Amino acid sequence: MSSQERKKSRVTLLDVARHASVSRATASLVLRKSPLVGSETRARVEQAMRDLGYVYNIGAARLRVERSQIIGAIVPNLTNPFFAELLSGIEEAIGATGKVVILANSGERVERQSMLLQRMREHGVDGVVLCPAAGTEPDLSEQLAAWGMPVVQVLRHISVDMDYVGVDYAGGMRQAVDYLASLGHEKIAFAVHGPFHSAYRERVDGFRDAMLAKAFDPEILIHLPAQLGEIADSTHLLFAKATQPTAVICFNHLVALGLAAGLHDCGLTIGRDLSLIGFDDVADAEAIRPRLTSVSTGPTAIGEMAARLLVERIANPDLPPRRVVNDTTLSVRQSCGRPA
Amino acid sequence: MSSQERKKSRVTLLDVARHASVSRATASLVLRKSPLVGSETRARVEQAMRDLGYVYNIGAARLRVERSQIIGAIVPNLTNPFFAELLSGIEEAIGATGKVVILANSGERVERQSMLLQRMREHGVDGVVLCPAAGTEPDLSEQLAAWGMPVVQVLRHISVDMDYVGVDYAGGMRQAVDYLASLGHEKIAFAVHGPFHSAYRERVDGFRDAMLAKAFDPEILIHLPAQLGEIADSTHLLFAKATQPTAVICFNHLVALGLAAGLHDCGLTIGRDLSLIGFDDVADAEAIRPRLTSVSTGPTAIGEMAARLLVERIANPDLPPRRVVNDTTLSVRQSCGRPA
DNA sequence: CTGAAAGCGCTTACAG
DNA sequence: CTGAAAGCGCTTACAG
Repeated sequence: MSSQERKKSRVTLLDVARHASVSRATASLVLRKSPLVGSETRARVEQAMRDLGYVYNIGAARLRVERSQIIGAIVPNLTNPFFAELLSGIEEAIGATGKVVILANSGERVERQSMLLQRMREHGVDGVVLCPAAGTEPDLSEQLAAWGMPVVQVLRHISVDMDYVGVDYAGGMRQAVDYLASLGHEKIAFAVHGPFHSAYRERVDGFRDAMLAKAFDPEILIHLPAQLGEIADSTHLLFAKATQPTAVICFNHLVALGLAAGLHDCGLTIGRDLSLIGFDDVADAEAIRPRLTSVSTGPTAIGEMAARLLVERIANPDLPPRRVVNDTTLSVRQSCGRPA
Repeated sequence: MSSQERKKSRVTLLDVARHASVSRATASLVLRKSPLVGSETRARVEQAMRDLGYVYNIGAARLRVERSQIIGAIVPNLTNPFFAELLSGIEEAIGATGKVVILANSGERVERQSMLLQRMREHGVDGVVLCPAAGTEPDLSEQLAAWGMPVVQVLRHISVDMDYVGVDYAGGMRQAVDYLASLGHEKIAFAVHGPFHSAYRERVDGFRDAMLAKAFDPEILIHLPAQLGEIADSTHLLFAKATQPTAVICFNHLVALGLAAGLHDCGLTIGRDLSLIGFDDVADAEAIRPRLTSVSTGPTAIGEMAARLLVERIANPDLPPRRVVNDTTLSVRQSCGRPA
């Protein structure tokens, strides 16, 4: 059947109403499960819908109602498994409310992110879950408010005027440092990478605070390449500082993966020659050997929570801004030992 | 500003037209970059749009035009990094055409998949890229055709009546088997897992054919758990058959990860005690040690290609069904040696 | 509980 | 090049 014929043959609510010998208004009420309609009438209308193969046209409804039942999700990097889990939580929770999510990848580029927000606005999304690209200016928040666009920031934040769902990165750093300290480590490095944003800052500050609280040197920061493929080959950077660390905390899952590989390449045994703690604890952390002791941040739950907050925000735009900061948990496995 | 005020204040094309002292039709033409409008008029209209803060309402346009500029993407498992890369290719290519993608996760459940397709239909998607859940009946294709819904199947196929973009799994198996044979292996196992679908069948058949072509025993199939976390602990299954394999081909990236970990746990050295070949070659394959020799399938490129085909299909619904089957490439790294 | 009517914001012939 | 008019498929008061 050609698209021409398809267009012609679309069955509308009016067709359904006629077939069931009711008015269009009544058919509309049945559609939206209003209690105003008698059960016998309702049954007749529902039968008519089936007979005619009626398809609800959300787009048309929305023109009237100003609700698209679409929400947007913008992440900085789709292929990072951490964001994939986040997204899966968002999709799950939004899907459960009958809504649908438009996905976009900002690629950590601010201009692309603006373009995507604009496009989503033209599509009339009811709101967006945004993990802001590094370098996003705080005044994006004002623009979004001027648009009347409900937004929840996730994992990274640029403004206190918008809802935020994130992680207690400082608490996670404390867990990692305290655990290593309990094993006798004092020279602990923090291996970071990637662009600068709030979560980066909070991890670094959290690391320093936790180290200072123990009266350890808080400045053993190692900067690694952003690309996973290049991290392993940069492992020597761990030992390029004046102080030789006996333990390393990893900025995230990618750093942990890369360093685990790189240490293997150097002939060093993790947990014996050097202790390693991961951060984020993505599902495939289970498959690294030795099993990686790691600070879990629960990306799926974060995504679900962000979606839930967005739905509330849409329903009630005048709520004051909220902050939900999840605790981390330390999963002790096998990658840490006493200092060599 | 309350949502009430927002609704009131929406500026429409008619407002723009008045502000620029032209008719609504002219403003519409400017919007869609028609050459019918003089450049001076165009400039005036564009200025009016800026002055008033006009936002194009795609939803309203679509009611007239029967094109939503939305396409759907349904994958069976969002958190599998293989599908994340696929999705990233789809999003990239669709985004480049100015369209937007609605994402959904079938969780490998056929009823959920039906529900998602129905929901997408109600949202008026112009078409969908579908990686069918295991167990999808071939007659889904007829239903979709009756709906007039353009679809391209990706990675897995259920019907020859719909476009398909996939991988030459049989060719990939041949590359793996031939390479192992060249090293002297004859007892080669194929470690599989997960639900049954076309890609599963093609891999298994491809393995058997490749083994038979070498006159090797084609029946060393090892069935592993679906969950990554359980694979490592099932590594002993590799040695539970009458014939002890000297090399193992992995069904996919998850199996490779799991077995690499499990072999480590058994104290076996990959490449010396047992050779291992991965399949799919997702980005973080780089971080496994020893570096994994792997058959690459290029999920991002597959996603881009599928998106491109869908766009063509939407533009030209009467095209005959097409099949695009990408070649694999063998990336030789360090996980294979001569038989012990 | 039901019907008739207006309107959401756009596009598309049709005249000029 | 421009204007007036109809219509896409729905929802929502407003009367009955």
